Amino acid sequence: MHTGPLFSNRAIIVLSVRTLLKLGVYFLSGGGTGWRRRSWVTEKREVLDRAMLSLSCADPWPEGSVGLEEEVVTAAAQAEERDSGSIHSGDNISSGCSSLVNLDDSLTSLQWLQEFSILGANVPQQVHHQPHLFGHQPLCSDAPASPLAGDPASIGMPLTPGKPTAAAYSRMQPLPGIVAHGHCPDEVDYKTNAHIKPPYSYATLICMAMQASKKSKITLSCIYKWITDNFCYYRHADPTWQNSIRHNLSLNKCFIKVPRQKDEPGKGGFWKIDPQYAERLLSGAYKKRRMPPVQINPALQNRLRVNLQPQSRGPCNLTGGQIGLCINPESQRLLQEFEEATGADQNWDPHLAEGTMLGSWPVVRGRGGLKRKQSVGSRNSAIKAPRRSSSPLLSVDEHKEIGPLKGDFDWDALLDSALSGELSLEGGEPLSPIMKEEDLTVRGTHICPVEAPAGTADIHVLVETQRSNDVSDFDEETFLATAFLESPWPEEEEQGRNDFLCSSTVNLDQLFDLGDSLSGDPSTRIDTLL
DNA sequence: CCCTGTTTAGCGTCAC
DNA sequence: GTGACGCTAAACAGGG
Repeated sequence: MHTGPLFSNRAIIVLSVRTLLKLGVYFLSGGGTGWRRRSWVTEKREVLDRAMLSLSCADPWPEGSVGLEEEVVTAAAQAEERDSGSIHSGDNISSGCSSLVNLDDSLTSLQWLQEFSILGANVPQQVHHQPHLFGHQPLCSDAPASPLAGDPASIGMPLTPGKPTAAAYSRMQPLPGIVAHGHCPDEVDYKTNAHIKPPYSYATLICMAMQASKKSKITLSCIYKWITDNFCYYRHADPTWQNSIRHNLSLNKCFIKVPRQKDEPGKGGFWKIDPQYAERLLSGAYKKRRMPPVQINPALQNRLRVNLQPQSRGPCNLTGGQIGLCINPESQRLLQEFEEATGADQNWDPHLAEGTMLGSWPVVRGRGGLKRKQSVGSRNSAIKAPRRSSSPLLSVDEHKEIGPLKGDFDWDALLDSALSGELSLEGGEPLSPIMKEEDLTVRGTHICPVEAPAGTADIHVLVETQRSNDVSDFDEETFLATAFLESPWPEEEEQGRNDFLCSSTVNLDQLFDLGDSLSGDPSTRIDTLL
């Protein structure tokens, strides 16, 4: 038995999430039905919510702010993924699922040319039918042909106007039940997610920017602008990605430099897609390899590290980096006993998870450069002030040029223009995405707070499926997290549980007892929940 | 000085 | 194992 603090606070919360999910499975395996499990898991949501609230800390990140909640879910998702084999499919889990995300290899290819869409500010504008190029049909037969996985109409969720979504369909089969609801199988909201690096190659990003431009040619700064506007990751990332963009433009035969005319003001030349390679691009010949599970923005990571410095050291024995959430020894004991009994943390190391959350960027990234030049690592790129999209990247004329850029594509025009060497796009709202809501996509989980019915504090979780055959296990487990966070908390029971985690001490006895208490009359509970 | 553009180098991943 | 591809990093030069 351990004595004293077993895990960091965040690890406790992650472990708790994980444990709760496991408990949900055990309830189910004990004869419960899908909805029963869901109802129980759903009700655990508030426990987590309150735990997260107790961990609240100042969030200095103005755009796409990073909260501990995200961190928790990030690590939880990773932990769940590592241990995904313990959950088996069999439930009809679709009823409560708003959307599932399939982030498979298709997303990493140039298939974005067929599938990519960024929701503009005007949501109804997205609803109209968009023809698919090359006769490809969306996997969701009853979903709009437009690749609008983020379309609120298709996923059944409210979407704040202006909330962009980069979505791609997957080649993999969608989960049963999801399609039946007309939900697209996947959604990755890279536009508001500063945590996960988009799985698009730089060449793809450049192409996207070019396609999104009205012009047949585009400046480098416009490419930067489009990328930062449409991929939140790059807004906060070390600006070295721009070097890669330039490198790609110069090296990739697909891109042709168009020198600026002498009478044209501005700096630098223009770039366009070589028609000779346009078809190859469109056919998806260029792929980006699979991304690491989670690429945490180092800049965000650094800020998180700062934010999570101990703020107070009360009666709890907090170690460095921990914040004011205390787990009483009894709860720790119970937690560990539970984990030991269930074997739930066979492959899960809270410290590892914590490291993943905060300190593993170089490890996760695993690029050669870091190994090659350790001294370069001391550059501490995370410390560099990230370039903001609002920075004066663009000259006046370039601002005018970037104005008509948008993220919604006319695919017919795209095909015609790309193959003919002309890029065009019909007009639309300007590129100036405003992040109005916190959003997060972690491998397997996309979280975007949405407006919830009165009396609820709802967090909308979209679940991304894994790409291969293990999808069912992962989906099951991830959906569990989805349901856990998704359903509203019954108001009539709100009162009685206010004391669970509103203080800085988490009593896991109560937490577990809650699960037992919920094994009662489920029929009444499901009515309340649904 | 900063941005742009080119080039080189090394490494990782993946398909074959 | 090998090659293709992609990414990162860096050096360097030229222009505004």
